[in-house]
Amino acid sequence: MRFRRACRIAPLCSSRGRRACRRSVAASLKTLPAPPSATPCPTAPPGLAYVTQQWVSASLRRQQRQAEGEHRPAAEAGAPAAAPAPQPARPPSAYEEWLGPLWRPECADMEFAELMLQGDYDEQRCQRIGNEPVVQALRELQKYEAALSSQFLTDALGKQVVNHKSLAYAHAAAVVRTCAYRLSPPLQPGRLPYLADSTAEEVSEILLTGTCDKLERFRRDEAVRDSKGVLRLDSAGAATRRRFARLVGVGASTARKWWGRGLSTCEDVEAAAAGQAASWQPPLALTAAQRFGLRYRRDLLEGISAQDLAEMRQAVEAGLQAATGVGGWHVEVVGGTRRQQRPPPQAPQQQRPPPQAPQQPEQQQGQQQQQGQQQQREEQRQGEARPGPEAPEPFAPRRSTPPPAAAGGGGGDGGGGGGGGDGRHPPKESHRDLPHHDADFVVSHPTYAWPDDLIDRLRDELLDARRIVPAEQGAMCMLQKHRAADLEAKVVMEELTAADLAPEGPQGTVASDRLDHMFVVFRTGAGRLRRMDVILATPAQLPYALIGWIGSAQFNRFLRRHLNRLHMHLNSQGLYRILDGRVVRVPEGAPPLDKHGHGCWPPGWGPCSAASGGGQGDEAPGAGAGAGGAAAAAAGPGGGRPGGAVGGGGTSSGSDSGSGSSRGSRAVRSQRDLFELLGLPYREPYQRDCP
DNA sequence: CGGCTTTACG
DNA sequence: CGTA
DNA sequence: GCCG
Repeated sequence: MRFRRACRIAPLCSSRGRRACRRSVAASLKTLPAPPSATPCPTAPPGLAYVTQQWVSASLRRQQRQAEGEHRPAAEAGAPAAAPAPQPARPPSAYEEWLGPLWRPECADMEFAELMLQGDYDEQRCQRIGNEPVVQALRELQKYEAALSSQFLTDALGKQVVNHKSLAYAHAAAVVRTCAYRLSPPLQPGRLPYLADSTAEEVSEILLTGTCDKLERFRRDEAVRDSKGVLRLDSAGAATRRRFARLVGVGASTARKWWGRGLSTCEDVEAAAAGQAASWQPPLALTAAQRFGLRYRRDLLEGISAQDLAEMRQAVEAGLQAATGVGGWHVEVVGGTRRQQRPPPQAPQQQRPPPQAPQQPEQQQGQQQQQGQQQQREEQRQGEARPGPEAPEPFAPRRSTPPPAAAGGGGGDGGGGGGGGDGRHPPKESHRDLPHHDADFVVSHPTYAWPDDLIDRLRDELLDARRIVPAEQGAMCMLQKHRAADLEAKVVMEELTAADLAPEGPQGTVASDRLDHMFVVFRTGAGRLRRMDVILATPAQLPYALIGWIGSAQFNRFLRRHLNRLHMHLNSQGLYRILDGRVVRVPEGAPPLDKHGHGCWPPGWGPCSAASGGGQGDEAPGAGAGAGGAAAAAAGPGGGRPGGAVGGGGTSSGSDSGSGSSRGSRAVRSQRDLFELLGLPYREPYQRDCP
């Protein structure tokens, strides 16, 4: 029972006997005799001991509980047992090498989501290290899985669950992208996070041959087997179905339907829709969006150029000004397009010492300057990790069967494809790094409080100016008004059921803040069609909107998952937690929670000195909570007007388990602020490119 | 064995 | 069901 | 599929 927790603490893994400890660890251990001399951990419940995975493996292998002393985290395989140190430091994590210079001691007892947030997902960095081909292969696998099953699967019980296969590849791809050293085959299971037996095996195959069996089968539209060797029904046609699903208006479900009708190219679909297909079959029914996506596929799947981007931005700005009569709008590029933007090549870095970032001495910023160093370091590590001279050439030139250039909407993966061979644009770079197919903007105004219907007015302006396609033509033209009404109910419910916090009923009211959103098709001056997103965010929401919309999606997953585990809730509008049974905004109404569930102000965020010690005596982050704080006594939550939210204030009883429940002294005004508040290392947008 | 980010709109 |  |  408790051993499960002990295992978690020691992520060391030996591949030997690893299979044995899957799944059955706890059950098996329950039957083992009681601990003869478990080493107690001061902070752990009695009977809890730290052991390595090897201990677990050994215990299982021999069906007998081994002495913990020989499997202390510090002790390696052959090392003599030695006297168990009274207070073992955290076990040296196997993942230290993986994170390389980004590793810090605190990483030793992080859970995976938080650990992943330490990474640097810069594609170019990965390219330099030499692992990017593996990332691309894993990402292709992920896409096939997503095309086969969409984002959700239906549980045996009929419940909707996320597509875990696709998710597993996304995790693997992210792990490899941020890996600090060049991988070389074979990859041992457990060497990297999220790479256990099954996926590690596939990665090894990719390292050896440049591809793997499952990938090749996907590319050939063949059915594949799962990790247990069972042939997966409905796994055929992955490549074709993925090409279909790239079309706007076509998801996994429609793609499967088309594949099931024997269609394999966009031309086939068009013919079937026109009734020219198998004579006696009824014409294929298409939605308006699908007809539109099909007709303009060459435009819509094409990457946007810098000129497109500038044009769209200018149009949005002009539209805002026309709609409000006010200038000074901030229009910020977000989305994948933003993640692809890199800082200027020449680093004018040196003049600005990072304001608050004490750690993260390297990496972090200043590419150019440090690139040399870093590369050296990387090469060094490569050397360390390289198995030996007999190592096979990592990425053999053996190129797989090229996917049939069938569908007009672009062929195979990563590379070529593009707009379906109309050749209007030269095939860009031969490699990936293709521009994204849409442009996203987050729009805000530092002082002007805009009317509720601004998004409608903006749409009308753009329509009048003929810059966007009206919905009548089948183009998507969607307005969205986010309402946080459900948030409170959801979060409170979670908290009440999960933990048995059962105070008074829900009372606080999360301000029904809006984050209006426009999803449209833009027409460029040259007459090309481009997908465009415009999101309105109040100043108080801005940092959250930027983080959420810059993404990547997988980065957001890690971030939100991590915060969920801390019983906090992050979305594109704010960060929330429960305090006294109410949902409160986090910096404004209560401190963030640490991993023990205690409210805890990071240095400089707490209430201005005064009460000094503040609420959270216990694990207060040591020194000077009050220290820098002073700065902005700041009335209320920043310039943000509507953002305020939440009942606030008083907060009464210290019932929150002794957390410092006062309001903080700082507001989150920038993305950097939020990272800092959460104790996470700041990452530039291009470093958040988790696949 | 349960969970896996977010969640409203067309 | 599809979109973000 | 992998983690807790």
